[in-house]
Amino acid sequence: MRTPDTETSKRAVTQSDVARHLGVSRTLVSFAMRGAPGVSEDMRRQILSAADALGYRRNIQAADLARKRPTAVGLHLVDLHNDVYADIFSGVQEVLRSNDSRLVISVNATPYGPDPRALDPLFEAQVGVIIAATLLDPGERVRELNRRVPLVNVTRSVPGVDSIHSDDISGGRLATGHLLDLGHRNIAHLCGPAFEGHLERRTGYRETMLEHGLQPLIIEAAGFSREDAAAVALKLLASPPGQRPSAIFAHSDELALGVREAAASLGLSIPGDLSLVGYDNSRVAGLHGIDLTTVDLHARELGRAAGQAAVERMLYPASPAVDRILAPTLVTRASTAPLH
Amino acid sequence: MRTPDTETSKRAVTQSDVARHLGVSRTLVSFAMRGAPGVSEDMRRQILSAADALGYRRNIQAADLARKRPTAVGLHLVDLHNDVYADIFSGVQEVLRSNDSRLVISVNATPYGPDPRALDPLFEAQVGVIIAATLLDPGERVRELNRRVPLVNVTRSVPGVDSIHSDDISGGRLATGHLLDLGHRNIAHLCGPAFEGHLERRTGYRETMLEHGLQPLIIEAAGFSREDAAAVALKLLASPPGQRPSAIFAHSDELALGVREAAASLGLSIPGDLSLVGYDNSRVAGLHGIDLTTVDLHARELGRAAGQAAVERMLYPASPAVDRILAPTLVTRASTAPLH
DNA sequence: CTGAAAGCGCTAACAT
DNA sequence: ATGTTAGCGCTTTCAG
Repeated sequence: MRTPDTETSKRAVTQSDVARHLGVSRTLVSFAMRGAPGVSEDMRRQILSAADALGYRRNIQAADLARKRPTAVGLHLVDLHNDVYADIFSGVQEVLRSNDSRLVISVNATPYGPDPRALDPLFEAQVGVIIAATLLDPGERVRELNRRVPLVNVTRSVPGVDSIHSDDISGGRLATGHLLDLGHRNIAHLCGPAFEGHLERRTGYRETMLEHGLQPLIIEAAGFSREDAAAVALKLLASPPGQRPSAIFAHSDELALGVREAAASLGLSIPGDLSLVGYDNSRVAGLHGIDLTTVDLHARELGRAAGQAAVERMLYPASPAVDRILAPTLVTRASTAPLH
Repeated sequence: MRTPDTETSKRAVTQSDVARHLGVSRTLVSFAMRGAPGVSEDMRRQILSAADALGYRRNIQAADLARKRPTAVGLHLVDLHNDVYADIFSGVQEVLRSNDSRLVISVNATPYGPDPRALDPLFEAQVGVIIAATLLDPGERVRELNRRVPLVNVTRSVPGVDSIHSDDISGGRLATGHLLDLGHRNIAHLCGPAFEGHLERRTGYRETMLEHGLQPLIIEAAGFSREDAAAVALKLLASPPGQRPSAIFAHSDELALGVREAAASLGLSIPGDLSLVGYDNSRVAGLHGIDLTTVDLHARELGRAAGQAAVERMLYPASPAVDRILAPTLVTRASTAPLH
């Protein structure tokens, strides 16, 4: 009896076990496992089936270590509860699967603040590139991180760093223009706290308002949650009809949802008393009963482009940073209506 | 000049680099890095700050390999677009962070079908335990997987395997009972395809109906998506008032949302023409304009319990499988109303 | 408190 | 086509 039964043992089956079982060298097994040339077809088949029979699982930790160069792609997500990020994830996964790269995921513990340790798990996992959606840190800090491990910034543009994002200025213009077209003049923009590199939507809004000789009104919520938005919207909408805005453009669908709740609790109807535009085109926006007019930033496509950029960055570490901009689209639904 | 500038070099800074820089042994650095006893406070401080200055990052792949026993926890999620899973994730992360275990995440490529390779990335990452939410495979297959790496099943009970789940039978009873209390008699249950271990909700429904001398009507959609539900609901609701159900209990909020869309496109109002109960208490259910009566399975708490169970399983591999059941709660909202 | 030495499972030259 | 050998970065006895 040459090979003791390892089935019940706690130790994992290794390539050596497979090699010993077949009476060949470890190397040969290693070559066979990853389809490298230099193994006869016959041998490869034997090895593969023996490995399977023994319950062998490749230890990628060891493989990566031995390979000496990083091979995995890191993905950082700020928040799993927002399906924009789920869409980005899907896009990334789609691309990486066809490139069979390994994906290591890290999610912010406390969403929506710049978390200095957010990328640490990814650094420790020795990823070769990090797709970040979204970093709220200042650009200088992002460039510093990028020096450690190349970054692909999603949803944001940072000069000198690969960036995949939607044209938020034009998105802001789209939303504001739509409300202007409907006859609204008293239009407010509700957004979250200001972070460098995340101000384009309000810029698009402000510019469009000024071009029409109108006074922009920008309201910042304390955070990016529905509740944060509801809190400030409640104050904003408490004024009598003539004084309060007849339309609000919110920085995200999530914030728009908060505005909806506030409006409802004040007895204001949408779009009767208030027209509302969101941003993201998340799934909930399209729901009957919600019907939120919004700007689609094509999150899944963003994810695909990011995956692509990550793969290319791994291949050509020294190539110049790309800045890919996708055009957003206005999705008109029932939350906006002509004034009066 | 003893230490060449490694800042610009591509190679990562290792413990040896730190040791050499300080003129101490690698071992000492290793001890200091993970706060092991046997290093003077002074030395530790020196080492830590030197490491920081050099830009040292611990390589967990190497650490895990050397440690010889698995240390990471794997988390498998079927779908990121359903915030029940986002909640489960949050709960798991919360517990594991305070245990500072590493979390490796894997998400199904094609949600909502038993994917035979779904856990492979986790196996390859050499995790010590896998939290699975949710596996649709037959129980026998789950037990087989459990033999490789201990599993913690979330949202489902598999005898012989750690299981953390909601009491779905009582959840089904809660939902059905609520509709009966409102005077409904013609109540249908709309669910997804039948998978072993995922039939409790319909069981609760069926039993309750039979106990009241009523005929259960179970409708299976082709999948678990909103669209799948809408398709079958459209047929179900096309009949004239007397013939069609006056209430539907859906297997999930996602499916309930599909029913809503179908009802809307048929011009039926909820709850005027149809009372609707979902399951999950996802965030969207509570939205003004949706107001879906639903059964809360306390997903985040499920996640916490799963994280806890995972930690314990790592510590005591041989302890008997736990089966933890959480009691679901009915959340009454505006999608259900008395008959007539 | 510190250091030397062995080895985790795998890859990748470099033989043969 | 197959085998030999030397590490990858880290942890962990075991001696000083």
